Order: sequence, then structure tokens, then C-alpha cells
Amino acid sequence: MRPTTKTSAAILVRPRIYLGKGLAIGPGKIDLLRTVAELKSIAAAARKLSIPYKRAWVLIDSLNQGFGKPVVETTSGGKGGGGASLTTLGQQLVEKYDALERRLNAQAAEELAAVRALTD
Amino acid sequence: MRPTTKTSAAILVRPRIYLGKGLAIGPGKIDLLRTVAELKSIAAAARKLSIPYKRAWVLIDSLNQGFGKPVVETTSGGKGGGGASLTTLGQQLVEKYDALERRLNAQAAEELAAVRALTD
DNA sequence: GAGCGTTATGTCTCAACAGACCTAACGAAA
DNA sequence: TTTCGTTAGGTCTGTTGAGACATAACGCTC
Repeated sequence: MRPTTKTSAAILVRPRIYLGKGLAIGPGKIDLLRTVAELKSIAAAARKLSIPYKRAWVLIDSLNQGFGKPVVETTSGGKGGGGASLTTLGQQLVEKYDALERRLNAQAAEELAAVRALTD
Repeated sequence: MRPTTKTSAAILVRPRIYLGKGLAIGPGKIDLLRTVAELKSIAAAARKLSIPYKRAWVLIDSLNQGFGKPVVETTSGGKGGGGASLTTLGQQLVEKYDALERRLNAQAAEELAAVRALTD
């Protein structure tokens, strides 16, 4: 229709992947994991994302429980009060999800544009 | 937590597409539209999907409002009490969404498997 | 040992949402 | 004119979830 403008930033696919029963992973948890990895602290990540610590902890706990193996390792007490970091499983999870999300948006750009065209 | 079987089809991508603010479309609404098209009645579709008529109507109304143009056309009174059917916009919406969903699951199979492998 | 910041929970409240129930309007058919 | 099944809502309630708050445990540092 309009070949000139290609700035379609208002549309995007946010994949939520369902693994097994009750366990799901979406953009929210991935962002949280990424921030925890960056700041090495659940509390700091929660502050940065403007969510209550409790919620951040619940989300991470649900991942740890759901995967059977921990996605985030924590230590309490000690220098700075403690901290948190991603396990290799957690790192892989973020990496794989990013790859999936990137591919989804790239490969499906055509169909996305088709849906978007309907909103005009 | 048992591994169950190896051939677990329990993983899939359910895309929810965000168009503009407040307007989103996901598998639920698409299924509803499909059923309305099939049965030519909102009430009948709601019964088949085991959801209250009110909810079905609210979902459809949100689509009609969100798109600015109606996605479902209705008539009240008359033979059989009335009925409903998809507009061409509604039909296109279902078609485009189906194409997107199919492509997503096909093209991203590799990355999906990678994520799934982490759950073992 | 006291202080500190973090992890780890429990509990309470409030808003949002889903579902249930109810009523009105409509128009063809009987 | 009455009946009937549908569309089109309004309203109430139970449930769920998020957020706010409180508290304990932990282990370095001072």
C-alpha cells in the first residue's frame, strides 16, 4: 500500500512458550533473568524493572521449580548482603529464547505486515 | 516431575499480536471468530466453546471497537432469532492469523527444539 | 556482638476479571 | 398478537493476581 514508510514499530510478536504443565516462559521472565544476570542481585533487578521484590522472587522460584534444576543461584548474607547469578541453564535459556524471538520476528515479518495492514 | 514420553507435543508457540494500544489478538479470539463463522451465531459459538455468551460478546465487541470497523456482523430478531457472520475483514483476520501461526511454528521448529531440550 | 543489605517467606488488601443471572429489543413465524 | 431464539447489554459476586507490608535468616564488615 504505502511502500515509503517501513517504520512499523507498533506491532510485535511476544512469544510465550508452554513447556510441560504449569511451566511457561515469556518476555517478562526473560527480561528478569537478563537483569538479574546484569546486576547480580534479585532485589536490584526488581528495583530496575519497577516490580516488587516478592514478585521477582516468585517468578524466579517458579522457574527453578518448573525446570527441576535451578535457573538462578543465590547466596544470602556476606558482603553486600548476598547476591544472585544465572546458572548455565539460566544463561542457555536466555540465549535460546533470544534466538527464537529474533527468528520469529524476522521470518514472520511478511505475515506480520499482512495482519498489520488490516488495522488501517 | 516425571519425564513422561519423549515425543512430547506439549510445546507450542501461541502468538499474541499487539496492535495499537489496548488492542490485541490471540488464539482465544481467533478460535471464537472461527466458530462464529462456522455456526453463524454468537450464542451457538459460545455454547460450543463452553464460555458465557456475555464473554463471547465482549470479546467480539472489543475487536469491533478496536479495529474501528466491524469484524462480526449481526442481525437480531427474525428467523431463528437472529444470527452473526464474519465481515470480510473478520475473514481476512482469521486467514492472516492462521498463516502467521503456521509459519511461526514451522520456521521456528529448530529454536523451539533447542528450548525444549533445556527442560530435560 | 551490632549493623547492614540481601535472600526468603507469610499475610493482608485491593483491583481486575470471569462467570452467573437478569432484562430489553428485535423481527419472523405461528 | 403471542411465541421464540437471538443479539445487546446491565449488574452482582467469587476468584485470582499483584502490590504493600512485615519479618526472619544469613554472613560479612566494623
